[in-house]
Amino acid sequence: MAALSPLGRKLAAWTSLSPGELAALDDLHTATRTVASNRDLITEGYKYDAVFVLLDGVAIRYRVLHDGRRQILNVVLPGDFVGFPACFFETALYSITAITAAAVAAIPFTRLFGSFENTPRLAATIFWLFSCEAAMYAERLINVGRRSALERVAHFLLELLTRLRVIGLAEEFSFRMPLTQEQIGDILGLTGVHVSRMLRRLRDDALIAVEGQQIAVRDLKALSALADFDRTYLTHFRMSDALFPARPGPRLDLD
Amino acid sequence: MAALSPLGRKLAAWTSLSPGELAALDDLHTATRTVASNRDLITEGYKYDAVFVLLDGVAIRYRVLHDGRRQILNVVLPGDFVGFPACFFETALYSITAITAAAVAAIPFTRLFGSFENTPRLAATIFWLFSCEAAMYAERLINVGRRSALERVAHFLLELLTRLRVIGLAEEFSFRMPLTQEQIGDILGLTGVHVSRMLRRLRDDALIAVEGQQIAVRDLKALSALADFDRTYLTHFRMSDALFPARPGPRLDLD
DNA sequence: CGGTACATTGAAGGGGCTCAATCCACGTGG
DNA sequence: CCACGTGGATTGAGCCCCTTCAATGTACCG
Repeated sequence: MAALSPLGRKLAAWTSLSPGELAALDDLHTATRTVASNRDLITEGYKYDAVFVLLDGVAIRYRVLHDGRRQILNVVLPGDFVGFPACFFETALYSITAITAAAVAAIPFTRLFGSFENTPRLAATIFWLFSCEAAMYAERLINVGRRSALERVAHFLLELLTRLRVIGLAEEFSFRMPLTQEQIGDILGLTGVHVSRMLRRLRDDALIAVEGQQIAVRDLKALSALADFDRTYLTHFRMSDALFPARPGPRLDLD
Repeated sequence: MAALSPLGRKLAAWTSLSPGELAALDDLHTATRTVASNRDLITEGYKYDAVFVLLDGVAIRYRVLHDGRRQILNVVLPGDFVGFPACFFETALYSITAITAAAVAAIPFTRLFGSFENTPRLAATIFWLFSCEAAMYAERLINVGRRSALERVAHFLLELLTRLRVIGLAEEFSFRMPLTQEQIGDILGLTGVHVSRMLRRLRDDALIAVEGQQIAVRDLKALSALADFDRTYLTHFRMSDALFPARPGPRLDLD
């Protein structure tokens, strides 16, 4: 068995797929492609007949308004899908740009849907993966809509730490921040200037430590409390086993 | 052929499914259930083995933070899925509450994934429908993260008008607002008080007219320009025909 | 050495919030 | 019929969080 891909590691952490099933998922890839930093993986307005899985690097999905304001919708990490939901429409709804050198693997739609006939558990898994993407949007919406700037930054740091740890790209309490402060601002609906101030405050309060791009969480408990972080990313993203029709599932109960 | 369900109307507007395929999708429903106003359709923390389709009424998906702040993630209209992404996790991530009397139809996971074996076009369609849900989150995130209060309210009114028209529940320029101003605030990351002020301003500027719950758009062009609305909901949600492997699709091109 | 990109910090202004009073529509029971 | 309560909408006054504008510092790189 080869070493697990980032996607495989993610699935191993949050699902009960067998090693064979994990391998089947990695088999969906056809060609892989490398992309330089600052190049588009998906370009708004174009048409696609595949989704992609990010194997390596970091990308951002974003939209710019007519006057230049930018909202970053999501940070794409290794193991995440590139092109959901953008690729499913007549023309892609958003651009996705690599912010480091990156590598992606293509999964053509034909192959994706074809695989469902043989392996329904795979279909369920892909649905769940897409649910995760949608749930991350929802979490971000809560963050931006109803939290203060300090809470947003704290929450974002914890989200990134958690996601990077799952795919083996972070230590227990520290990670390398792949984004500039202005990009963090565009994620959180803030200005880069204010992100700087909030990071400063988190440092002054000894909740985090910053050394260059390296960020270390110094007081996980206090930071989680500040960000109201407990309920979301840590335990609740596990895939429901009700998605697997193979097992004798509980009956549907209506009223 | 029976009259189309709200879901059927939505699909007819944005996809190229045949009448037979539309009927097959409606066939996925098993039991239907009616729910009184202010009752949960999905309760956070519980486990489910089905998704639901809203047949009638209006519901909201939301999360409350520990101190009572609430963010409404989405407004669920007839034809929308209830339970994506909440139901795909070990325990539901969000609550979904009916804000009017409502009716839902259940689609058990077993039935959903089972249908993929026979009809791959159905699988593609469901993927696309979920993409729409995710895209609406993304649009809302842009709205909340990077637009002023006035722009947010304008955008939301146009979004609602568009969505209601697709399912035949709005006139060309007017509709009945199913939400209170405080609920609108919880969607847009504002206070109800401020929503009132912004509606007042839109009225003073003759962009909209309000009579009780009835809202009429008086100057579509100006309102769309204010909200930067053109590119999103109107044309771009069409399903890509690349999702249909039946047709001889274009080849995947990787450099 | 100069140029670029990013981070940091200060001062001032404004957009949205908080608190509060008032109004209105509606339902309920005396 | 009116008194009363309730939920929602409206409007005002004051404040604070975040933005804007700007200057400075710093690392990196041609």
